[in-house]
Amino acid sequence: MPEGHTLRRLANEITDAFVGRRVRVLSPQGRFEVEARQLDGTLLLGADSVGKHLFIEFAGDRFVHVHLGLIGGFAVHTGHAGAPEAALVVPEPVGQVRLRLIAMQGAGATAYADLRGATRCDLTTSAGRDLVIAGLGPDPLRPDADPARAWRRISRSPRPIGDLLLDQSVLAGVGNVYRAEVLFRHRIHPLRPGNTLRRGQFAAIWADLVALLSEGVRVGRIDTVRPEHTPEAMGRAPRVDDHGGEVYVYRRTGAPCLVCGTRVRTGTLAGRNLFWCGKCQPTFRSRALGSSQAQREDGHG
DNA sequence: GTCATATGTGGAG
DNA sequence: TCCACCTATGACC
Repeated sequence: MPEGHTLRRLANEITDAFVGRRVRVLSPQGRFEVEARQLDGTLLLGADSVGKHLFIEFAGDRFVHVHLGLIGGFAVHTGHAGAPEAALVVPEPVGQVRLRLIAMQGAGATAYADLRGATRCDLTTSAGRDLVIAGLGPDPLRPDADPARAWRRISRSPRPIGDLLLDQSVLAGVGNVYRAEVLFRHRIHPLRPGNTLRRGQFAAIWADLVALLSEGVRVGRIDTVRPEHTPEAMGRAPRVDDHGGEVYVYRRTGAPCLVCGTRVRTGTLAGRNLFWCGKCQPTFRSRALGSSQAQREDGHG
């Protein structure tokens, strides 16, 4: 689940359900127990995201810093519309719940949220939060983001653009799905060196990321296909898998490109899965890519 | 039951 | 460049 849109959505959900409430803070699993005890019963002041980092602010300059990593999830539950809010029943925790927040109203609960599998869940201060943010590049979801900062890095680097887009110190919030998809949409090969991109190409990529991530926040999944390539427009079956969004190349290895029909290719770049269309993104030959990709390409001729 | 996999990151070698 | 870590899930025996 976790690219920048997921964290922004979570920040919004937590803001709506918890801000201004006294909050019970628990660690059913135990790994956040000491910190949870310090926060239990205090006022939750805000929630915000920067890139893939989530910060939940409690009274007294205390922030819970969460990073979901690859497999983490933070499920926010609120009462049904129409039902009296304070009647929300908070169930026993299921699985490894590192952190549970319960929004209190009198003796009853109005919402609860369970954090599982996060790579990071720390108690810090505003100074600690600022330190994390200082290490991040501009986040396309933030109106105050300065894309010129990312362009400075990219335009001076010989590293592949596919690598730079995943580097959170260059640009914050893009993950493996948005990387693959935005490069496809702009017909740029992932191995193309950053310093060979033109300013206008980067400007278009940035604008597209702002739009794509914002749409991701709105709908809660990653949809990147243009109107003419939706299942309805093309008369094809919708995508069915665990992320559910309609995409051009991400995890579509061997399937026909939605634009040109060529088989989608896959490979590895800096240890991450990479997907692209060799015909629509033709800038570079694939021989510099990892062996796994070479094998799979051989298999598909 | 075991194993592989995943939208991520940081550390060791 | 590989590996460990965090957890749940689906494939396969």
